[in-house]
Amino acid sequence: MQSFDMQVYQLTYQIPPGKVTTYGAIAKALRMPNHSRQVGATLAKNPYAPTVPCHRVVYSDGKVGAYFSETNSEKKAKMLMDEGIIIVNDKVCNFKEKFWTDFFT
DNA sequence: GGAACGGCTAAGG
DNA sequence: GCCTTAGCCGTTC
Repeated sequence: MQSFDMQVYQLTYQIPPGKVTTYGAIAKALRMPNHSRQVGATLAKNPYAPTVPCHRVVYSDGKVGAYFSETNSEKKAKMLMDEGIIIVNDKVCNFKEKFWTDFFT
């Protein structure tokens, strides 16, 4: 199935450890830069939760998505750090360095 | 079938 | 640099 949500999960699943990307980047990868919000909404339903590293997807500014806003944001941020991603104040410091857009469909 | 929600983004103050 | 406002469109209820 090549539904919109499926594409999102597919691309997000491609994100390697120590790398992060943005919703806009995923939407753009799908040739739908205006669906930036849909990527987030779709990932929110993410039935592949443990399979799809939705936590590696952040805001365009490098700020961590609401994924961490739930609880223990600091703890989850540490999880990303374990992958080599520096998170400070719910934001990716070396975001630009970790920004990964090598998607493929 | 219709309304509400959502892990956003860009622009303005 | 941070907060607010407006606009997008698919998924879910």
